[in-house]
Amino acid sequence: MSTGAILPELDWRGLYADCTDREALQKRTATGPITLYCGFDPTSDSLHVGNLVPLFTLRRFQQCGHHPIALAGGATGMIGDPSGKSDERNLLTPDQIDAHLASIKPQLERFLDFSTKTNPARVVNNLDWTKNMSYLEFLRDVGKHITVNSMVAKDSVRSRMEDRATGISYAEFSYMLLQGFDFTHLRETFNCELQIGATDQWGNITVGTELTRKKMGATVWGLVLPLLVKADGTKYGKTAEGAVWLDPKKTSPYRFYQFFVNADDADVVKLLKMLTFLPEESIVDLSARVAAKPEAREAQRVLAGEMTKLVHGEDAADSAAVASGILFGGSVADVTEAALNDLAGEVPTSDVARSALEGAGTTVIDLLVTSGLAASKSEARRAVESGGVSLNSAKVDGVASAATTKDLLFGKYLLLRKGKRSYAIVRVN
RNA sequence: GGCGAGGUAGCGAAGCGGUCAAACGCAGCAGACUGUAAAUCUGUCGCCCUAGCGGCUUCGAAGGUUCGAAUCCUUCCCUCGCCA
Repeated sequence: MSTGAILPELDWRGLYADCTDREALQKRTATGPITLYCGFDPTSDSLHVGNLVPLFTLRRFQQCGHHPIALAGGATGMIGDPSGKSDERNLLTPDQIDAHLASIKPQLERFLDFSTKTNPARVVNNLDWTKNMSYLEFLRDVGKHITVNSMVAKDSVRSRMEDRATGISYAEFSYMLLQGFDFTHLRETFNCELQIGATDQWGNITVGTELTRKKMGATVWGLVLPLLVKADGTKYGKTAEGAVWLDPKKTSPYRFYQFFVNADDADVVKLLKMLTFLPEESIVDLSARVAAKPEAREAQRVLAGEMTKLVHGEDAADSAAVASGILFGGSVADVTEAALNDLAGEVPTSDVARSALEGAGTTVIDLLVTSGLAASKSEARRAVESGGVSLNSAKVDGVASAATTKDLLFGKYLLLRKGKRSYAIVRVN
């Protein structure tokens, strides 16, 4: 795609929320590649689904020939962005931040192309240009150019100032200056002309464009993307267990896949547009299928497959799809041994000693706990009492029910189900 | 440093000497209805067990008063606001 095609591309995908000067940016991108950046603070040891929108947008820019920079916020992460946060946050220790950076960097790198000759991506860390700066230097070079009046007017600050019970610390208040300085620095160093981010970053981004204009007399732009929200307005990307992480150790590929398969009908087309790289025709086609035959969940399956492929690779996506097909496809009764072998490892799997199943066996209650389907025995008991648990697709009735070696499928597996969509495999060894 | 407000279950929020494992709302979990959807209705929602008008640990922390404390007293810690 041509460099000028990027904004229209963002438009139809629903990825355009606002821009500091849309017309000028359109003209600029049409004349050739620009360098742009987006920041990711190391607030956790992994990125999550919500981070994919801006990260993939960097990739979309790169696909159009532009130069993307993913900025890891080693410095900004030390302070904490107040945007969208109603409470002051605890500071992370430098050690934590280092550890987080180390695990986030490869995740950023996974989605960008560093080997292309024409417009390779970069990953930078803003700690590199801030750590040796003195406070006085910062106040003179950055602080002097931005009025407190404009800072106080930012939504992120104002809402916290209005909430007198919480307030905002001077450190978080200053966050926007740090981020603004990043933009100026990247303009100087890489001739970076655009910063992108989610809409909650608008205030921080405009500090950067303002500072760059004042300090350098240079025009740079800010462009914000919509937050990923569900049809009911709540944040997308969260489950009861918390965020959906990219790190397979925190969210297994199977769970990751399942998360997307469970997307609401009302959201799935929007998610396909915002998150996948499928062409417009494919998405229009899927959209029609959702309308005609929602129960087939075709769009959800495509979404889940695409996302899992992007994040965890083709093999993981295939395995997750196969596992889901077995569990949710037909009767679990005719699962083959080979299929179960594949399933073990995809679905949460736990091991028990064969001896535990001999004689009277082990109660289903205990198995629910060891398999992680229930957090405590009380919870497991409640699940059984409410009739929501099955063993090898037979409903478990009675809290005293136990599984014995007779229940083993292929002499090796037990398939536990709680509710409609939580499965676990127990394997004897 | 002074004055004031406050710290209750995942969150929000009642309770202000006994019947409090603690109202209510949200989130969660399960059931019904379904399509691994949404909405709705129902149940459940600290932990343990031999499941009972049972045991244990909770209402910022530690002591104390009392037959009995989330509730009263003391000290301490923390949060917020106002004033210096």
